[in-house]
Order: sequence, then C-alpha cells, then structure tokens
Amino acid sequence: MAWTIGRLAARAGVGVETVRFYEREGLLAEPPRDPAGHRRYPERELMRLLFIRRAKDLGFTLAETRELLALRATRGAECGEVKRRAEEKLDDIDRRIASLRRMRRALAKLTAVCDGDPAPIDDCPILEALEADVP
Amino acid sequence: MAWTIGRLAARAGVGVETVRFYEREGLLAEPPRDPAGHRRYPERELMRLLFIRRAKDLGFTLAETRELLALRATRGAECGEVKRRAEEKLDDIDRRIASLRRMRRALAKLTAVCDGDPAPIDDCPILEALEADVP
DNA sequence: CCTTGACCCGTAGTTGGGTACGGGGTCTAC
DNA sequence: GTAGACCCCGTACCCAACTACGGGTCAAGG
Repeated sequence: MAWTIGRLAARAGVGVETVRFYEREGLLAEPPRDPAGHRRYPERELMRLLFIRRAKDLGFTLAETRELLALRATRGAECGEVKRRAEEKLDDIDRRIASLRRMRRALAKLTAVCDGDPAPIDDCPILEALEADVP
Repeated sequence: MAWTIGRLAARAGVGVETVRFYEREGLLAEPPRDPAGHRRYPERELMRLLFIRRAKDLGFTLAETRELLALRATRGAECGEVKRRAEEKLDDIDRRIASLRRMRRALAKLTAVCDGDPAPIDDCPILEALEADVP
C-alpha cells in the first residue's frame, strides 16, 4: 500500500508542506512518483516522519535528527565509525534522560508538598533540579 | 556575592544579550542595580539561568519554561491549581523520558550488532523505536 | 586626562523550522 | 464536461529565539 502526501501527512499529524520541506532538507528521501507525477509513499515513510516529529519534540535539531536517521551498519569497514557515532548519541540521550529525571524529582516533591501539609514554600522548587550541579 | 551580567553570562555559557533577552521575556526577574545602574545578580539567578538553558535543550519552549519556573505552592487556595499544573508537567516529562528510552533501546541494538556479527543491516534501525507505535 | 573595557538602552537583523500563496495539472463524481 | 478535492512547483512570508549594532555612561589604570 502506498500513500499520497496528503494522507501520509494527515496520519502523522503534520501539513503537506511540512513533508515537502523535510524532503528538501534531506530528512525524507524523494519517494517514487505515480504516472501523474504525484508522490507515492511506502508505509515505512510514516515511521520516519513520526520519528522526525518525536525527535523534534525532544529538542533534537533537524540536523541531529538527520544524523540519527543516517546511523546504520552497512559493511565491516564502516561499522566501527557507525558504532562510535551511535555511542555518542547514546551518551547524549542518557544525559537528556538524567536531566528530565532531575526535573521530575523536583516536580514530584512539589506535588507532595501540596498533598500533605499545605504550608507555602517560598522558593521555586524546580530549581532544586540543579542542586550541586553548578560548574 | 553578587555578579555582573557579564560574569553571570560567562558562568552559564551564554551571551550578555541573551540574559537581557530572558529578562525582557520574563524568564529572569529584573535584578537590583548598583549605583551606576548596572545589574547585580544574586547567586541563585545562575541556577535559574542554567535551568532555562537545560529546559531549552530538552525541547521546552521559553513559554513552557516560564510556566515550569512559576510553579510553586503559595497558600492553601492556590495549592490545588498548582498541583494540577505540576502533574501535567510530570506527565509531559514522563512521555519525553519514554520516547528517549525507546530511541535509546534502538541505538543500543545498533551498537550490539556492530559488536558481534558484522553483518550489514539494511534498514535504519532507529526506526524500530516506533514499532507498534503507529496511531 | 584619556583610553580601555564593561555596562546601559533601543532597535534592527539573523537563523531554524516551518506555512501560506499563486498559478497550474489531474482525477473522480455528478 | 465541469466542480471539487487533491496534487505539482516555486517563492514569499512568518514566528521563536536569539544576536548584532550604534551611541552613550562610568571607573580604573597608565
């Protein structure tokens, strides 16, 4: 089953123009065309499109997302290089998760305060997220 | 100890103009001034500034970051509302962590493939991050 | 004194990531 | 056979988040 640009975009919750924009930017490959010159997308391109949105929401730039999508093992020689880059990305992701967890802990503390004793707290509690974290 | 805008910015790794921009946008409060009219920042403003950068890197907009920073329990009546908003942010953060974990799993799989049998894999492995995740 | 450097303010310009427009072709349904 | 819904392409426009510019004040060092 192949999808038109409009249907693909609708399924991913983005606009048609956005899909064409990602194609220009090299995030989506140029898809095959039907006899009328219209783009026909295979199912897997939806995955790719959803991944791009997800990565964007997580604060990756389009350039970083392009790199993430380009990571793949092809043959012996390149494998080490791919692995190195993948490990860099892994570290990046781990740092992001750790940051989010620190924010999460601070927010959870705030809701706990609200639950029990309704005493006011003066300072912005989320700033605790950065405790002992100054360079 | 109070810091000048230049020193504060340098410690946080941003430009002076960025700090003034955040002040205009209501992310940083207007600090006290010295007799010459220069801004003098208390230590805690560095926390705030670092938090803003961190949140930005995690994909929060400045508006969302402003909301995060504004969350605090003040007195009984407002407490329920603050708690509700904090719980929304918690859910948001949990979703982000889950997304990052899915990416992480896919990347880890890639490095594992590189380690062992150096057979090439055709498809972009990170797209597995979205398996069974299509609407 | 006078230069240097860090600050002041306001406004203009830039970059990343889309969005909208305008003029046209195509396909299906009435 | 024509209206409506889709698609094509190119270019122009938009918003968020900075970033740079230009002209002015002040304090310390040479």
